[in-house]
Amino acid sequence: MSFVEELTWRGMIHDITPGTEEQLKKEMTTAYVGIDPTADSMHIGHLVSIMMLKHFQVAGHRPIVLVGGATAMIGDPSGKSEERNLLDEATIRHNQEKLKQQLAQFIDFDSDAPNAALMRNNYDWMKQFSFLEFIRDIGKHITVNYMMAKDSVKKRLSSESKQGMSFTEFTYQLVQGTDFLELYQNDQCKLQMGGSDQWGNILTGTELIRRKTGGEAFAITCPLITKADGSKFGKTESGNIWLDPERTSPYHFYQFWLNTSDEDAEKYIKIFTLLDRPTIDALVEEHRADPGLRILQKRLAAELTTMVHSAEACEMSIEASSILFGKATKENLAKLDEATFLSVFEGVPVFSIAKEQLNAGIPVMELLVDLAPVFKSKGELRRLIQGNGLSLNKEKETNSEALIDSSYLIARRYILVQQGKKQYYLLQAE
RNA sequence: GGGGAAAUUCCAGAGCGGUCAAAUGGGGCAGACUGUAAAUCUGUUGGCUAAGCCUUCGGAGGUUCGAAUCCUUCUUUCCCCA
Repeated sequence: MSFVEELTWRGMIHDITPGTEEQLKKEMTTAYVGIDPTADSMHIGHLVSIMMLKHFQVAGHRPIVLVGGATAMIGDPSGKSEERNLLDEATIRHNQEKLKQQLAQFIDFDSDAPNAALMRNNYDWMKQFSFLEFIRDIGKHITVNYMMAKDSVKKRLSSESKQGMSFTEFTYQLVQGTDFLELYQNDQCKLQMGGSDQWGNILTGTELIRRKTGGEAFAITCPLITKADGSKFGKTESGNIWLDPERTSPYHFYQFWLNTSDEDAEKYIKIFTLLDRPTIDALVEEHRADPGLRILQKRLAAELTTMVHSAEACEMSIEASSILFGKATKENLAKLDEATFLSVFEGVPVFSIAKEQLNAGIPVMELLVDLAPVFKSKGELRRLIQGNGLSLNKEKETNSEALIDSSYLIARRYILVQQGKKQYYLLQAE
């Protein structure tokens, strides 16, 4: 199966320039995807791009990851994003290294294979570009009429738009086009991939390449990942789902995917895993037969946790999930030794309390608000208890006057605090 | 530069000088039902030493027994005309 065919059945192609498939069949081709180094970790919003590059490399082509050190300073108008902060070069370099480490889990950068991946940073060429050079060598080739015709620009210029568009933002597509041109000339990169919101910007690049060098370049975009309920993909109340285990624990990462809706799961498993078509078809069928078992979600979560973190982390997350959501009781919890207990609750917020204070017994209110700030106010906690939403060590606590003493401690050190069904906190007695 | 409108709680958006911790919707949290889902239903959504008290309606003053509501002024935003 060719690269394009592969992406097509997975539902990962939104737009593709004519002739792209022929080019890919003709020779080993180089393609790039841009990533902003705005943080030192990627989040799951980056996964689609990563998977595209992965498939691309598997198909025998050469991927380039372009770190947008320069463009990150400008701000892409395509997503009506706000003005961005300027990052200093040291931060960008640091982030770039971290990103590369993460990417190396998916893509081969280091082997001797001819299609080993490359990493580039557009800051390297943009920083020495003078304004004069830019308008002479780049700006000359693209008309303002052409740039204004882009959807992203039109939207901002229309009367409905509340915000004007700065010249800097307007220039963004040219800067991105310059990247493409640069990679085309220096790395023989003929294809740019990205999200569908990048389509206009990418085409400016192919246009620039055509006018300046007479060469031909191509574009593939993938659909923006959406959720069936319309909310934004990849964000939870607590923020982004990161790939860095320090930022999002493997347990939470696993839980995120496990909570995917049925409809989305069918879509996601094709996009985010490398499972082949027969396997996925079989899984989908099995899942539809009995959706309650959540075959797809479980497989999706397991595949991704293993790929992004590790098989061990995945197993740990599954075990933790089964304990936290299964029929675990206080007795089950009490049986766990400290090491297991801690591994199950890895990633759960921990609050330290003094052991002496527990010996005498202490009111729940005081314990969970003053001593350990699990809840913001006593009113909030009182309401939770009245609504039957607080559990200690897997047992409902319905008395807001209850005294907590050291008999509550599991493994002599911990108390498991549970808000509702899904939110856990751990008190650790020192 | 001239004229007009507005600023309310997480967001949107009501709010006759007392009965306003402030309608309603959204969002959040929790409960029921379930599959750790979706939909639906219910409760809750400023703080506290809690039938009471305290701090909130852009900022600062003022009028009044009493102000989110009236006045002055400042700040900010939007609209129309130049």
